[in-house]
Amino acid sequence: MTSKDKNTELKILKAAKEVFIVKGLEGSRMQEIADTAGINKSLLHYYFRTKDNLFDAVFKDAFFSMIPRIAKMFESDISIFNKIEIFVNDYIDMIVQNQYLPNFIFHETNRNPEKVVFLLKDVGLNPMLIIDIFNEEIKKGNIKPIDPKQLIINIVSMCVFPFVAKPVMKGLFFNNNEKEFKIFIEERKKQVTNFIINAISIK
Amino acid sequence: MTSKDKNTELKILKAAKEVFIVKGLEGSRMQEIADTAGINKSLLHYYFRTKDNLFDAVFKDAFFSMIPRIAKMFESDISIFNKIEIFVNDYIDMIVQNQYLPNFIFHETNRNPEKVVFLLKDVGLNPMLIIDIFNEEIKKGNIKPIDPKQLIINIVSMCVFPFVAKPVMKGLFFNNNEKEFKIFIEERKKQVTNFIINAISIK
DNA sequence: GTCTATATTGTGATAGAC
DNA sequence: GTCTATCACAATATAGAC
Repeated sequence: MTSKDKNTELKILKAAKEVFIVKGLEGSRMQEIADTAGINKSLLHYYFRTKDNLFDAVFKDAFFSMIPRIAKMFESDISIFNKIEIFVNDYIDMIVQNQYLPNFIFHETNRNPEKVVFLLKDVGLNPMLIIDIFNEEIKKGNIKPIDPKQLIINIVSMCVFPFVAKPVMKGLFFNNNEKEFKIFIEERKKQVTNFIINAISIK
Repeated sequence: MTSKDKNTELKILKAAKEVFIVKGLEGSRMQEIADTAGINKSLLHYYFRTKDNLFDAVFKDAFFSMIPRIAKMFESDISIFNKIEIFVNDYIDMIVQNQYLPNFIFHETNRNPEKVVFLLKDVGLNPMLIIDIFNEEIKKGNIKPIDPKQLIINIVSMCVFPFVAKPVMKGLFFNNNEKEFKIFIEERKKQVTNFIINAISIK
């Protein structure tokens, strides 16, 4: 029985992630992944048998690095406004480190929506927990009455969307200047936090 | 000199749009486009020579149906709050009619950012016009001081993002129920409008 | 476990008859 | 202008030597 080399497997996964995340499933070539990993093309098949298998491994990992994080960030014991501030800062920071992640996930989930259902069953992610947190705050009169789902989507939208629309935004607002875009994003953390707080706090 | 049949050309463009918009450039097959148009595969090449040409025609059309609309909607002569309300309603309605449009545009612009620069030069779209409108309102003291670019992104984010993230949202919040998602979006028009107004209006 | 060589299928594109 | 037949190559996948 031949056992697989964990080190090689990780090299492959790392390379596959690099390529898939930028070019997507159908835009990626096994050859390019092999080159990126510095190994032979047929080794990919030895370790993962098919392109789809390799892709699934990468996708699952990417999906879980982005989605459950939302829930985790609201689990601390500080005020709701602080929670929002920390979430906005951390989530934007995370995406800055993984610029292609949002587009990758959304493109692939749209191409293959069934996969999401399957993946979500795997992870112990219950959005009800966050929803309850917001409902509690509303009941206590700390924030305005609002559908928590709508509020959560608002928060996440404003953090993630600029990266999804980055090329269009850069062209429209920043003369395609990467540096200006970066400054905008850095400034955005404060702006979004304040925007949300203004929208939900009781005067 | 053989002249091309306008009717066939439109049939092809319509079919190409259907396929490309859902599957993207690299996920689409010329065969499927031909089948959808009810014609032969080689006719596609007769009319557009290459897949890339056909794609460019479709993409340009899609891009211009989504992006300049943002500017147009702020050109009326009503109050800024009414402008925002109308924009949110109309833009969400437009996307409901073209569910795959946002993902298509963002996926392809990320795959090929240079194309955006080129396209934006073609269209007489000056975001400065909208920015000035907001600056004017701030000066008049009608809304809180805020970077207009950040505000515009906030508004567009909240309208568009739910469709980009639709499969994930449906799985997380709505048990994959399409009807519940639709209700959520319908309700969202009011919610987003109010959210924005609360955030920027002066108390 | 890793490589070279090769099989196999898919897909964009062209030639040529009508 | 539209079709059938075919080319040429790209890309996934497998066989087999080491």
